[in-house]
Amino acid sequence: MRVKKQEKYDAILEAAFHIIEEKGFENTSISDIVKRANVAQGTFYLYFKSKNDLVPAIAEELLTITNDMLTDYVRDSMSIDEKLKKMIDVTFENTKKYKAIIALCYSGQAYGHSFGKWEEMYTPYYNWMEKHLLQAKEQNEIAQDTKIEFSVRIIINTIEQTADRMYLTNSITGVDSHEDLKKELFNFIKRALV
Amino acid sequence: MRVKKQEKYDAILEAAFHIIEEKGFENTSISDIVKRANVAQGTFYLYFKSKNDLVPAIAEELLTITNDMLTDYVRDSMSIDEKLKKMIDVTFENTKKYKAIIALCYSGQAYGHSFGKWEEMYTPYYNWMEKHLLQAKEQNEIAQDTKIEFSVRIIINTIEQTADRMYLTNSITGVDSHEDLKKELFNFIKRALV
Amino acid sequence: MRVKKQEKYDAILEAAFHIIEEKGFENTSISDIVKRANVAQGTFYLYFKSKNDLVPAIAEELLTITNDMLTDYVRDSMSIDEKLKKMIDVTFENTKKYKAIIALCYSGQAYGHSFGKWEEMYTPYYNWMEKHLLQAKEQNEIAQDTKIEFSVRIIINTIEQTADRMYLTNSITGVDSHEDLKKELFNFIKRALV
Amino acid sequence: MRVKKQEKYDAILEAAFHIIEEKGFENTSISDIVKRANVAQGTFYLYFKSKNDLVPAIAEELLTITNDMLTDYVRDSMSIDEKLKKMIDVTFENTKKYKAIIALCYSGQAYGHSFGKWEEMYTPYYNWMEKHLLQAKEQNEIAQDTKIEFSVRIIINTIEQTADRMYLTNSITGVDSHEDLKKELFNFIKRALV
DNA sequence: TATGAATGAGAGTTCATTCAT
DNA sequence: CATGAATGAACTCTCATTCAT
Repeated sequence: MRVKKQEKYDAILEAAFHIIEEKGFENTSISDIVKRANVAQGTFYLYFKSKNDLVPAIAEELLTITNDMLTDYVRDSMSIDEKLKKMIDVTFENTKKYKAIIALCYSGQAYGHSFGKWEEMYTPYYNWMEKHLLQAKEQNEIAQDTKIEFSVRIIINTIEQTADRMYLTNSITGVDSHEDLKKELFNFIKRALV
Repeated sequence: MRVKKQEKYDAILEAAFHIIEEKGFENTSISDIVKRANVAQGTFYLYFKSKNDLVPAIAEELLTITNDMLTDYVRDSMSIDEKLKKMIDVTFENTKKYKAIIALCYSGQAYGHSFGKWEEMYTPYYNWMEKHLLQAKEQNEIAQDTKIEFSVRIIINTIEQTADRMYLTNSITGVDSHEDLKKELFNFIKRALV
Repeated sequence: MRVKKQEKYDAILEAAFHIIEEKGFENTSISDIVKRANVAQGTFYLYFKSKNDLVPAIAEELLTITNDMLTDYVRDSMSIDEKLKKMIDVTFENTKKYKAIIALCYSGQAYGHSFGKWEEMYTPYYNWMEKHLLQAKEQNEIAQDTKIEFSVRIIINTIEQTADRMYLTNSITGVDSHEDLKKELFNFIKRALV
Repeated sequence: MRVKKQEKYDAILEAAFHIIEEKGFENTSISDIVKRANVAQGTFYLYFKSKNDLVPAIAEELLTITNDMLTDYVRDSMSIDEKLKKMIDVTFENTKKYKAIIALCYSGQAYGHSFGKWEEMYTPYYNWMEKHLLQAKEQNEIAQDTKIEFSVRIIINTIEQTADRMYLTNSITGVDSHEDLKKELFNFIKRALV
């Protein structure tokens, strides 16, 4: 029984996630979602209070995916340089894949206007990176006066935004390839840290 | 006759800009817009092919506003530090004021999926900043190996994204005030440049 | 232009009136109404803010019909007895014909909970009868201590309710026919007045 | 087992009665009812064939309440005047309390279109009053030519309708208070009887 | 007997777009 | 050029009812 219940919820969330990714939130109808999830129209409302109620669940899903990937890619034993590069890789990869979802999460629709939730959701990500920056500081890989708590946020923002803009504009003039852009982004951040 | 045409066009664009800013794109109806613009429902379609056709025009409007402000705030005679600080001020101010418009511009609705337009629109902004970075390089205010063309983009992205996130999350934990955050952002960018 | 506008409004109101009469308010859909009125779904909302917005218009329609009939049936030159009998006839006839409409008007849906409107709507009816009762008083047809303003309301209520109940229950046991019931009702009221 | 069955039935009926009283029949969902009755959704359909099947049961409940109150208030030893006044009191009190239920009972939804049931349900009420009117006739409190069977119906109707209209319109112009209206109503009926 | 998750038809309403004037 | 009444498809959401357990 418990399993079946989760099944429907998961099916709906999965369907919503992918259709929204394809068509954007506003252009996705509940009808689209339930068709893909193979459940009845009304079933949607057993699991979500409204269409908007999807957004937090989807945002959480995206962060889970990101965290899983970071855990997979980044090892404690790596140097801070390697770690930063992996972070950039993961962020670019996900931004490319989930452009529309990210737009939705940032649209404000996510949590009405109580954005505490947003900060809360990002907390594990911030903590994860804080840990690695602290480790880098101890090992003298970065400047001792680096304000960790703050840098964490700026760095994550910078990477996300650069990736965002890149996939939005498709190409940034004068930069030959995505790989070059990622390299330059790494240098930029690195310089700000040492 | 030419003037009258422009009048209606301007009225519609102005109305659209402000209502979308207030209510978001999807929650703004043509009916809302024409009411504010004091024109008939059908008149809208004399100037715009469709509702989506508004988006590029609105995006351009936003950039015009931004450019005007930068021109007002930033003087050639300033140091690069002062210039960066002014840029941060203007970006933060506009991001706060035009949150919804910015969200719309980044939503991908802007140009279907031909984002060349986006890059084109940003060009004057990029050029404007490129000029000032070059000047700073000549005067040895920043590192001689700075890749100007590229830095321009990263810096603009970083400022915009930080502002965006700040107004989205309302407060970034551990940072006392907006002014502190702006100072730290400045330091971050500065370190990456010298 | 003016005429056409009225045409659609009238068509919708007429359709609503008759379908609601047949099926009741809650079982009548906007779709039913516009189909009968031969207009598009959206056209309904050009003339009525919502489904509930129909109710006052329909209530007014019913009173107009009633007033027209009373004016047709009742002459000033008649005796109060004849007038009362005609009133009973008209009320019974309309109650039979417009059962569901009457139920709707009394349901409270009519004006949310500001029933001032209801009293206001009945005013012409009350006034009409007041005139005739006053005339009857002057001509000594009814008791001189009759409290006109109040009697008007009780009499109208009593007639309406008796008609209502009769058509609701279809037959009142022990009374042979509608005509007998109407005669008895007349006697009851007459006795209360003289 | 029998008891348990009754328990659930009673719980559902009680819940339905009170929620319908609060929100009206159409705005009351089975889901609302079962939640208040603390039974499962499906259980409702073990005791009632459909939502409409509730109506006769609820109507009966209302009459039971009314009869109980009349039995409580009215003593055989009272004069017909006192009895009438008590009847008016009880009717006004219940009409105020159970406005929505009464509206439902009169809506025709009660028994589709076989209203025999309605007459049947009122029978005990009619009988109860008949008994008292007969007693009054014997004691020469009212006119000897009063047609009891018929008067019973008109009187009950008149009281109910006046109460109904009063609570619907909230105030009847020119009548200072509910107590005054009740007094006038009593006089009206009394005059028709003697 | 009792459950409650699942159903799906259908409700009211909105709105981008058209077109006769 | 300008109008605005008219359109009708599409939307989100509700809810009486069913049925496997």
